[in-house]
Amino acid sequence: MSDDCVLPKSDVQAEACPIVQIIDRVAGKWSVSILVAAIRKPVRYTELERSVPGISRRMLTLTLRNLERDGLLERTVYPTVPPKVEYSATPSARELYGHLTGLLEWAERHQPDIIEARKAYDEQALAA
Amino acid sequence: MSDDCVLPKSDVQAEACPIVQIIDRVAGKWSVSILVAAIRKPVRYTELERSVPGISRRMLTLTLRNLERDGLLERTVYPTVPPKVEYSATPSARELYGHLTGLLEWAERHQPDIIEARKAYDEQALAA
DNA sequence: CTGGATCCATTTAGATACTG
DNA sequence: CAGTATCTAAATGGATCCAG
Repeated sequence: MSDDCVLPKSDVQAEACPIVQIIDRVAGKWSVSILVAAIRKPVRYTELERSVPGISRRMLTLTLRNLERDGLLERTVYPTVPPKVEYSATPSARELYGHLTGLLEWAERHQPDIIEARKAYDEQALAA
Repeated sequence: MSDDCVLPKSDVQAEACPIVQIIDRVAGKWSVSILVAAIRKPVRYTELERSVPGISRRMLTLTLRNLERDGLLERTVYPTVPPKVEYSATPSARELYGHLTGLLEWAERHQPDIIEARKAYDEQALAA
């Protein structure tokens, strides 16, 4: 999605780009939900399908692969019949989650501001 | 992009959804760059076009409107000829930025892990 | 059970011409 | 200068079928 941070064309981008990369890593409809589920306890594929209602098989697999590729999830295959695969959160993912709850704290503190800002903005847009 | 957090269909989603909403607020290629620029000092429209190389007028305007709607940017119009419009970061945006740099700290600490994880993942995928 | 592969609808974003 | 409107290209996501 985002270009690499090499050869930033402005100092603003040089500062913003690494942040954008992290955001992108957990952006999208599904990543955080899967992360949350896997942090609670190791989860199986089908279990995730139920925990994250509305996700398609395709998106579940894609999201799992991306999270695994970034070292946020660990995939363990049990060579049984039928196959059993478990996804568990890595220590790295748990730390990241800590920062995300920090963001959540910000959101809760500013929720009134945001709601008011949106209301003001939408009303003013309506008037025009 | 994301549905509202009303009537979560699972407890995992109930926990994840508010986080997803915040992430989405600053996700995408451009939001963070614009935020960074506006935090340094109030910036004008054309100035942003230069500070954020590659952005189109359309995306610049759309992103500005979204950030303004969420109360992260304040838009000030000076009724001069030619017109002058300045965008400045709100206190709320500055606090949010603090949390984002927290994420950045995480990224820097785990960058080696991530690079290694990706390398391992890609090599193993290649072997298959 | 755990996916991979394919096809198609939807969404999103870039280019650019036009305006007060 | 600071946008808006329109058209088009590209990415994204869902549905479905197939396989170890």
